[in-house]
Amino acid sequence: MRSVDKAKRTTIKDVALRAGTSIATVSYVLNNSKDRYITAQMRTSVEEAARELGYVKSSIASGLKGKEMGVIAFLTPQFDNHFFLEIFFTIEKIANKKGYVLSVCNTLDDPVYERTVIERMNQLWVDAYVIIPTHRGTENTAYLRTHGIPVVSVERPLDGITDYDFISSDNFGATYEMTAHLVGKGHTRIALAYWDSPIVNLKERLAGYRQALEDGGLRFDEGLVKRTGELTPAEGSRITREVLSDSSITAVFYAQYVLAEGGIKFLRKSKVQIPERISVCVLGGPKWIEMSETRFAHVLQPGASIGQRAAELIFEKLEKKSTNNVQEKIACELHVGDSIKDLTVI
Amino acid sequence: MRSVDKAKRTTIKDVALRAGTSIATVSYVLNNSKDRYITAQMRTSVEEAARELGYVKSSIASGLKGKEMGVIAFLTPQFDNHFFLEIFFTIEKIANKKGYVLSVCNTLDDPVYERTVIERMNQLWVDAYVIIPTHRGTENTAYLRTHGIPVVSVERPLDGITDYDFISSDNFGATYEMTAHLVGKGHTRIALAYWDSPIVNLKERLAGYRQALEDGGLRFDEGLVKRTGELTPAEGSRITREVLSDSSITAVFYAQYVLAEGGIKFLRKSKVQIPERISVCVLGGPKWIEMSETRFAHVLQPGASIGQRAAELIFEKLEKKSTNNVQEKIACELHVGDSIKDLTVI
DNA sequence: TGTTTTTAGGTAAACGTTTGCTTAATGTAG
DNA sequence: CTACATTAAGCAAACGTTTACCTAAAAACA
Repeated sequence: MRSVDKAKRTTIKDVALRAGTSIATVSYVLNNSKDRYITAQMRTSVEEAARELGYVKSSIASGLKGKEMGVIAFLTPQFDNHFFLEIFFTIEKIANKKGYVLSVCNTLDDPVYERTVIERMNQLWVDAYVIIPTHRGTENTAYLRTHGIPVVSVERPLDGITDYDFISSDNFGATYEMTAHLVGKGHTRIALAYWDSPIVNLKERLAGYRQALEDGGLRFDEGLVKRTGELTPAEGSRITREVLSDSSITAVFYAQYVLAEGGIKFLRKSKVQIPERISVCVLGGPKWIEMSETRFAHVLQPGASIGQRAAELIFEKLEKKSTNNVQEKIACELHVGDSIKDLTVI
Repeated sequence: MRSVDKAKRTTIKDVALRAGTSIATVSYVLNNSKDRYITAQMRTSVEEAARELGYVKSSIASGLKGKEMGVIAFLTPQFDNHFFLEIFFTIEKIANKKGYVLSVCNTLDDPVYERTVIERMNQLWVDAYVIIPTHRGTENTAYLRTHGIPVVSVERPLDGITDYDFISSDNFGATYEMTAHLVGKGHTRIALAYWDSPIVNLKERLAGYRQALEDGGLRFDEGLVKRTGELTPAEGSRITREVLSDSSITAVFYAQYVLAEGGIKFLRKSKVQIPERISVCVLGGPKWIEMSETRFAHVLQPGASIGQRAAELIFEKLEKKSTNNVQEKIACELHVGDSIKDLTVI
């Protein structure tokens, strides 16, 4: 009932008063600056005063004076994407050691919302950005880049520009290797469940698939590319139904694990035998793949390595060690499993 | 090569200069304050100047003046916990509509780290906190609470105090109902895979299990409670091995889905038939449960409702509509599945 | 002893906002 | 024509830091 009125925060001024000195001295002590001679006595008396009063430094005041806020924004389009989460975990671990907090924000894969999130973070003078951008990432990060605020883009590039760091998995290699594996097992009619998104480097997944087919002496057939504009399990399910209706198709390769989610659920409900009736493989390795009875063939994306590299790049920029921009690719890992039928035996 | 020097941010002063007015006027215009008469002409000329210069208001400066930062911190001990994520999503959606960003931080379920995260967020003058605390949550949030900063604790209580809002799922009910269901199916020797954590309300899971047994006319047997201090799949696996070694046990109830993760993997590797050899059920409903071939019996936690309620409480406090504190529980949802053998037939 | 150097710490001006207090020009009523 | 609202905008003091610039002892040097 009793309305406790907001206890005022203790400031450097209060500390100075109690330690019987000036705010300048307090500031120097608390930052243990070496630009200033401080007697041991003064030092302890300030430190004591600060402790006794429960002093908490205001980052926003010191940020205003030009100091860093100690915050890195991590913008992800999908919060529950295990691959993106792994990237995040790795960066966070490194950032923490350096005394930064990571503030994670959801962009919902919506360019308009992404813009407002970036605007808000920018108003907060966040020190740096790690971003998995939408296809409008370039314009949405324009302010940041022209103002020299470090931006590292992971897994998805910023279209048409180069004044930023980019570090991603090898999307081409991922589909190439899995497709080549399928071809090696004698599959000739391989469907690709494909998110037809405006994100440029995702098109490399299609290219990898195509190249592997052609290198394997097969003709690329557009009819086998099952496109969807929406990255949802429901679409994965729809595509799978379509694939099953063509009995010449012996394998389906889900180029997004979210599509596989719906697809595999559909296969189970329809009591379709994997891999007897159809072989299945997936790009990505969410928990359910690892938990599944069927050991699904899949391509693991190098989340930890990407995170590691992204963190390095961010801190190079923050610590002004380098001003060069890099664009790097890291290979994926093929896991064969037992969801692919070997059509070459007998 | 050319080192672009950090473009200075445009300030209200620059805008004032260009619009040929004072900073006060600019501030009033940009906040479209009603405490001030502004000619339409002045208004448009200020707005134009701001647009042309690409002005971005500094939240940290206005925060310093006592305005809100527009940021709510969401502290979670486990980033990849789908239940916590669902709570987060719901709160975020509501917060966004009100113009707040949610800044998510990982506490890693480590009280020491939790403390530093809270300290850092506090330095940033974040407006409010939604927290899934560690068992040291009470002391770690002490500063926030004594300073009247809104704190809503979700799913786990702050021990020993009441000056905060608490909203959680019904842990007692969750285990009670599932256990009662097992008892109803004729199971008498039911193992409980149990995270023996210092978090007080998790003990209600044990209590619910016990009560259901006793209400079903069974004796509670401490030997059937398989405790672990670590919440890891590996421990779930170990427990499961132990459970299998006692052939009198007909069912295992994983009171944490993380334990089930290891346990079910172990059962699969050991080719144990579910539910023929052993019945299995789980508290929680991660994606892999929904993706599984076996339709596991599980108890769904009401993430969306909890998030909804938590958001309401936070905004009540932020908008100073209420100063009362509440502690509420929301029921879970039983899903029966087909992983429990009916021992009552024949 | 007088001069320079070192040591110690205070003053005050920023940083970019918000807002109370002014002033000054109109408009309006008596 | 005076008096008083009303309308319109500028001035300057905060908010809590950081830091350049002082001042004044004490120590070192000549």
